Amino acid sequence: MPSASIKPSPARPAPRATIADVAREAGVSKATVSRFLNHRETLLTPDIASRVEVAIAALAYSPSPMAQALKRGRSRLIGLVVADVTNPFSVAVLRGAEKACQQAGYLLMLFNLGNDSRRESEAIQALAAYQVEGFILNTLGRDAGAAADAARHGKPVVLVDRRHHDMQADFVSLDNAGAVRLGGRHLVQAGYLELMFLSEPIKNVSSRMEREAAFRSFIAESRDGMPELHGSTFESMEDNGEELDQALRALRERASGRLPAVISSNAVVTLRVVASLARLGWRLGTDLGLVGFDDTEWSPFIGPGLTTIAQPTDELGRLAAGCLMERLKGLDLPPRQILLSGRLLARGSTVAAAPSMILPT
Amino acid sequence: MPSASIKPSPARPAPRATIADVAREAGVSKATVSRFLNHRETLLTPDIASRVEVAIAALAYSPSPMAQALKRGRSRLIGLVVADVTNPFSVAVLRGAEKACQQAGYLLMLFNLGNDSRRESEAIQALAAYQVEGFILNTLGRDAGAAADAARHGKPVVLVDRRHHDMQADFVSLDNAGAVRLGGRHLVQAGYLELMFLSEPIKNVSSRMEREAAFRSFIAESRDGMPELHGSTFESMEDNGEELDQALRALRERASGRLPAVISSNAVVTLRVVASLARLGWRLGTDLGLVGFDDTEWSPFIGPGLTTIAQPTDELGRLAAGCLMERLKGLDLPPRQILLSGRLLARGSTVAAAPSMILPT
DNA sequence: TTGTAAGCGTTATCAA
DNA sequence: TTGATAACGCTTACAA
Repeated sequence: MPSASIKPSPARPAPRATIADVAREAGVSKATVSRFLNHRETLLTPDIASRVEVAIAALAYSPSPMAQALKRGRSRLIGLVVADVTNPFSVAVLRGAEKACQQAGYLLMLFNLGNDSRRESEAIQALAAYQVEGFILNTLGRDAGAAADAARHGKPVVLVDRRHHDMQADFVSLDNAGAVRLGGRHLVQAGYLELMFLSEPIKNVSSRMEREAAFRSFIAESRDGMPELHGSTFESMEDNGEELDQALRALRERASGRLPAVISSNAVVTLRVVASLARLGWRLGTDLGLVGFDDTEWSPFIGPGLTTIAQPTDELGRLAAGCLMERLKGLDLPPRQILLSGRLLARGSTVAAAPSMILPT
Repeated sequence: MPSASIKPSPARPAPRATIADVAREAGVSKATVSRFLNHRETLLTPDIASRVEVAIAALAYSPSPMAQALKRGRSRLIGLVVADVTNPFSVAVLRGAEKACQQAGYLLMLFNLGNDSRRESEAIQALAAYQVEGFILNTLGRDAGAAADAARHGKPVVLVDRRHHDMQADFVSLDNAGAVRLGGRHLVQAGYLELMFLSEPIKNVSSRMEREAAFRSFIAESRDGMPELHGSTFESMEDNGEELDQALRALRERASGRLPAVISSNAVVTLRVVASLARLGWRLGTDLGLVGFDDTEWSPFIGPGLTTIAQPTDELGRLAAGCLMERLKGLDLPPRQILLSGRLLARGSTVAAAPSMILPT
């Protein structure tokens, strides 16, 4: 029996069909195929057009974005740099941006800094090398040059949540001042008068600075009609629960009778506060009020439920991508700022008295 | 005064330097520059070499990955398709994979399906078009053809967490059977004897099937020496809390005196159980034991703390990327399976009696 | 309306 | 050892 007569198809990785293959199959030139694809306005003879169409279908041809990028300098790629994919906020924004990009026929290239801001330049370099057409940056911008670099290459940049100080670019973010006021007013109305704003180390991160400043203003303004209101701030480091415990104890002492509460600047910090309360044996709401930035799917289930300030993350992502698309279409305006409002979700962590303690009318 | 004599540098987006620029600058040919870059083994005259080196530095030249991809068909890109970026498990795996890829000089292109499994083909197509060299897939694989497609193009594929039924590819995952046993034994030891396995709709998703099957086996085996042990399973849909409430009530009735507990198949389901308990007014641990797959940063703070089975997510991602790299280097072995063990983190949700109820010795 | 040919930035194959 | 030169797959003047 002749052993090698019929070789079972050796699973040769059939290479992708090229435009030349299509041209040959349809009996036309490459240019014609290209025109069929890119310049539908050019009238092609119906006969030719249909031959090309058939050939394309037959070979399951789709143009190579790489070759296209090389030729026309446009890659249909958007670079997204995120300080930390672990942050639910970033992921949510990513989702929004991704949707918008895909709808516009762009693909996202993700670069995660893993909270190592020194790698920002590297990320932008790498992405730029792949000819991404624009950047969405949710990073510290510590390395001032990095993003500016991108802009210098003539690529549009949109900043999300975090402003880069010396950078002229579109900026999409939560209305931090408004959001802080939302939280502050809610606490005051709920009867908390000894307030503390708790943030990760400010370190020039714009959103942290804005929130802290807004908190100070809120206190200053509110004290006019309410002198018993008092505010303080604290920067919480990772790995230092004791310091936080201490700060909370001090807060409660300062309160001396009045109700103490904390506004935490993001979900990570919120969790630290919760951990601290567990150590201290305090009850949420009763012993300490808490409203935290960023609503998460677990917020309702911590203790009596965490009161949060939800950010319109999906919308932020969409808008960031939208801005970029507009710039790519040539929009030439000075940098814009788009600020979206937060939404307060009131839950048990800002209810000072247990329901049973409220007197019936 | 001559107005236009000195035009302030018009911020012309200086185009990236090309290999031709470098060649000209160094007074050599493009080929020489290319060799300098790619074939360090070829001896170049020290003089030439240094001239090239200087020119490269002067122009801040770096090769265009696009052009390289076009020429050599390799893009230094890995395609990562995720069923749902919102899932913390997926993100954690992503991080691990990303690290490994970057170390190996690859960049990740992320495609998120947003839980729409019909888009899997689309994703793989798009990524393949960008000449990604391999795929890491954490998807349903419902669309059987999709991944197979990729393989047919000759690109290596690694599956994470979810097997695609008719797909021959490397597979990296938690040791589901072992993990279920871990959880089951823990519950039994803690005194829970009426067990229920709670999963999202199984729908042929391999990890769900495996975990459920493992649960059944565990019960079957354990009943030999412990006939009072009892097990059941339930598939929980989104948006149907009532059904879940009902199932839990039924579970507790069945228990009739023995302690009831639930093993939930992932963090989402765990949260549903927690929500249900809140509605029912039950206490975690005491009224219902709970151990959930996937440890999260919030797990310790739900009620008395959630007992969880932690997956080595980072390691999973790293290994997936590692497998891919090996395949890219030409490793030609039959598909491998890599199973990693889970770790049980015991917390309050599997402590049946409140500490105060434990009698002093 | 269609085809020819040049070129995008690389790498690889030849000669020199 | 180095330098022309021809691809890679595509788009786009320009010519027919």
